[in-house]
Amino acid sequence: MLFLPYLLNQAAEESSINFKQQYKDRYGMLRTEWRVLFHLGYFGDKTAREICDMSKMHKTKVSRAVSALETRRFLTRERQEADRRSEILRLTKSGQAAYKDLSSIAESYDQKISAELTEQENQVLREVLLKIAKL
Amino acid sequence: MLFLPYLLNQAAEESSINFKQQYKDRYGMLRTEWRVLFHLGYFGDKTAREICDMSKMHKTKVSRAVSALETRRFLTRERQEADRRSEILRLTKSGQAAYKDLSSIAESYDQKISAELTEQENQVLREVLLKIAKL
DNA sequence: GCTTGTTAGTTACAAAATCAACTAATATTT
DNA sequence: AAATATTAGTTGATTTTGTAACTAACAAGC
Repeated sequence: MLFLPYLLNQAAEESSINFKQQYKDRYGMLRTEWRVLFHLGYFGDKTAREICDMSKMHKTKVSRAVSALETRRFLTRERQEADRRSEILRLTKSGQAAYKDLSSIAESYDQKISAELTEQENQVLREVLLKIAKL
Repeated sequence: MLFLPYLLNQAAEESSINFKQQYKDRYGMLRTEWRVLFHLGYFGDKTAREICDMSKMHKTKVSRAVSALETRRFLTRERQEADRRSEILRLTKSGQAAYKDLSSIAESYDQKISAELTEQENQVLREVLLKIAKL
């Protein structure tokens, strides 16, 4: 009996290990920082809270990643007048450039994996992972 | 475009978050320790090196997890005469008991996830994850 | 309006992971 | 067989994460 969380974890690790080197070497980013950058690049402007909810990352991780990205001028914060506790996070030009650069690399890794699977396997896999992630 | 490593990671995180509480509360174990215990329980006696290769964990993580498990008398080490650098790790009775206890809990979590998927989805998912993990 | 409670986000401190340097045993080269 | 390289595993220093306590803004109850 090989448990699903075990298999998921092994597959997740294996599939991301090479990519890690990319954001680390090219931009000196941590995984948390790449994930925040990705969320903003992919889903558009968001508050830290929203990123927490979507990514399931802890708020302290997000807070630190946001600070790091801000320091490197990859994003800006804009206090909301409606609720002055939260701030909208927005990628700068260079943040967007980094996102595009990295996501195109990610995509090619992704395609390398997808190429090993059948059409049906690809489709089922993505559906099921989404389902599990939302459980 | 939602990348596979991203989806895998979200699903892995979501599926293991509840179980973490179990090995932590019941045995005061870390994730690394549970993983080593699991490997020995499931695959039988192994050296630290073999566990590193199979689990893709870093050797310092494994080394420290093994020490912790040894201290708690969950495993013993046996120097190999053939190659006196490495030692075979073997679960003790209480190590085996902990493995059985935890893996039965893991199994029930697992079944809860599986119940949300169709027969076909379950089968494809496991096959594909194995394929990706070994790529 | 003033407690009381909740939420967004940060910070300090403790726990754990990573990295580099190390020992000891074995393998390889010359 | 002596010198060099490699491998298994450990240890210490640094970095990153997790936990808990905090500030500041808002919301609800009274």
